Amino acid sequence: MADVAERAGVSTSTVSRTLRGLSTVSPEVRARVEKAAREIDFAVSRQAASLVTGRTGTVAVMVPTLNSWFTGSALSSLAPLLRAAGMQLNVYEIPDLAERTAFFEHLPARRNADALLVFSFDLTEEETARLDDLGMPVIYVSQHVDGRPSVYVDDVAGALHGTRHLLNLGHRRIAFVTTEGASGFTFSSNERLLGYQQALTEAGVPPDDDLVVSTRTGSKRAAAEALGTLLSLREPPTAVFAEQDEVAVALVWNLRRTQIAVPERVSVLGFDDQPLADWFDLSTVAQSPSEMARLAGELALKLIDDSDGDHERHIVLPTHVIPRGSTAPVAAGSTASVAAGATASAATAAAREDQSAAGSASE
Amino acid sequence: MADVAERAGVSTSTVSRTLRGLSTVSPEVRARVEKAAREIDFAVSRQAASLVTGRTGTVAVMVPTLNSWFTGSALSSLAPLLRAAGMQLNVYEIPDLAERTAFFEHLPARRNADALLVFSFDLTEEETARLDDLGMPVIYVSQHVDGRPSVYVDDVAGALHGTRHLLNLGHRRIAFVTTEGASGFTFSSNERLLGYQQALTEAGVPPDDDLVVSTRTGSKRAAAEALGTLLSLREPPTAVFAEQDEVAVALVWNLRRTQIAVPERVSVLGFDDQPLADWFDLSTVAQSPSEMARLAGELALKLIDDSDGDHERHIVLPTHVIPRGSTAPVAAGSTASVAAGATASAATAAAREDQSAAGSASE
DNA sequence: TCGATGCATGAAAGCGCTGTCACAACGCGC
DNA sequence: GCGCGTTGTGACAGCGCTTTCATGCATCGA
Repeated sequence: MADVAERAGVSTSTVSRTLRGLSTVSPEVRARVEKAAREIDFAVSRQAASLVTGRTGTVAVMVPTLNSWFTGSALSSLAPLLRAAGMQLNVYEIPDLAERTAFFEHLPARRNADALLVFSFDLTEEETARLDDLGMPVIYVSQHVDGRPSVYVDDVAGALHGTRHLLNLGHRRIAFVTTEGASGFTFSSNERLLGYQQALTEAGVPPDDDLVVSTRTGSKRAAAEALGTLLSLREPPTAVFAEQDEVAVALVWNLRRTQIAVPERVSVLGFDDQPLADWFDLSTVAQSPSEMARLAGELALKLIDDSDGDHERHIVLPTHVIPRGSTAPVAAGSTASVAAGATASAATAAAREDQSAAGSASE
Repeated sequence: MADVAERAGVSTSTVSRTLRGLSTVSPEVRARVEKAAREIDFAVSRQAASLVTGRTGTVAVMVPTLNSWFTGSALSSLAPLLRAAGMQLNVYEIPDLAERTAFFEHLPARRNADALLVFSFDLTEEETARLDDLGMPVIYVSQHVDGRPSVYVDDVAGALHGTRHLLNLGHRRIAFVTTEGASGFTFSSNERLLGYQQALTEAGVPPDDDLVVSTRTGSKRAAAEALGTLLSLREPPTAVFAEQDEVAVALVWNLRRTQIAVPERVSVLGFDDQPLADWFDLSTVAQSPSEMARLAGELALKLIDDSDGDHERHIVLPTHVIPRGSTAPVAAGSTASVAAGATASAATAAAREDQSAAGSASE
């Protein structure tokens, strides 16, 4: 910087002022400084600047994995936002418990970022408390944390509407497939199950624990097992609602393989609306990680500028039922009970209505 | 840090030495300092440290998009590596030309990272030259840049082996579908086309420009158009080799929809081996972005420590043909020419051989 | 017993900026 | 013509560390 100052025949103070765009620099001096800076290809060191300003010009994000549709589209919408604000993006991938412990042990983000976005982890009270002491705004994304800024999707409502859609199609035996071991998504998982149960309750369909099964994500085999459990029930389901698209697609894949027609014999509904859903013509409940990340990013920028300001700190996003080809009215002669079959034709009309209303199916 | 020093009754020098793990600190003092640091939850500021050491403890990566299978799995393997080395990961997403111009204009990575990994861009000479002046190691990933450290896959060989596999199955009319507009992948694209042509040449199959068509990625519609072009040729292909899995899957999707049996009537081969390929039972030429990123990351760490050292600066990774259900021996009565049909049965045996050899099909 | 040696520690300079304060120059009103 | 506010600029302290150099002390061989 001293070099630039010398070249331009001014002090380093003036160089600093010029390069930060402060208005108290006369046009001619500004021009001279900018020219000098360009000539020697000078760029201010963020490190040095942040040492005195206390601001790092960096936003840190903590994600369970970088290799997922969810994280990918979230970061992809966050990045341009931060770039436009002149902020860097620092990524901490915390795939497992060991890494997480290490992270909270060392809190590497401390003093190295101006804000932290925490993506879908199920943090303990203690961990959340540690983050509170970090001395920077912490925004929780895709999860609701009491009293802290969070941006998340209304999972309960999503599952509620999804299940309603199936009910409106005449289904009464509706299974729900949860996913275990997907680190960092337990929160959504519980909420979605809740929504499913609520919908059944409001429709007067008695809950049946046998219809709620669990599987692992990313495994066709595990999906086959879950499916096997359901198909060997005394009264097998006519519809299956999977907590995640990936599982739903695995179910469709296994069903097709077994010649069990989807949706004629079994309807399958997913949750997420990731690209795979479109490829498999899967009906699903859509959420938008990119929208979520955008809002979280904007909130972060606001809180950095003015952390006590009057900002909306709880942003709840809607979900949308997207009917595609994997859900259909329950078949008359299906494995569903006679009573359910009787309501099926009536439900078909309702189903049509449900579909057109689906676009606004959210809170 | 002064607080820690006071608490431990030592100087800041000693605190610094202790916290950096230097050996010249007596065990008892070390214990005292560590205790004090823990008590007040102290962590050194990278900013301040880097100001004097000149090292930022950060590796920057420049990616065309964060929302892709390729980048996701690459970063996902890079992250733990850097974490283990105590390095931060800084991401610059440069989705379009405007951002790229801005990036090279300001070179924000300058002085803010110890190394830069450039993922699959097609940089101009001028841009590469600017990166040379960055004052840090720059590693090119998934692309070959003369004279600079690069880690990439042998695209020519990959496409060569892929095409050979189809030839060995008896196919003679083999189409090649390129992808346009996929910013940052032109390099691979050209190489793959080259491998395809080489295989045809070595097999004595005359090249036919009509068999090379172009499409956009991520669009079923665009794939349908490309397919339409091929299917309305005088002599339509019996096999289609797509430069990317995503396009290959779109082709399979459209073919199935039109009741054209895959692989009975048309074989389809992809390139990448992304998860989608498995879902669609797509035969493909596999590459491993995670392996590539791992090696690039290791190289980066080496070059940071010792940039003049004797390191292998050009790492070429092999590809592997993965035969799945979308490729099969050419059918006797297929639309292929009679001559091709005659060689088909003989080729079937060769095909089997080809498949078992596929695992090592690489340079 | 004494100087030489090695080791643990402290004092202090300085990394590259920003921000405060002081100051000079200038215009303006009375 | 003088004081006053305004505007543009420079000097300098200091952000939180690392690192060099100096120092004190214990150890050791002669």
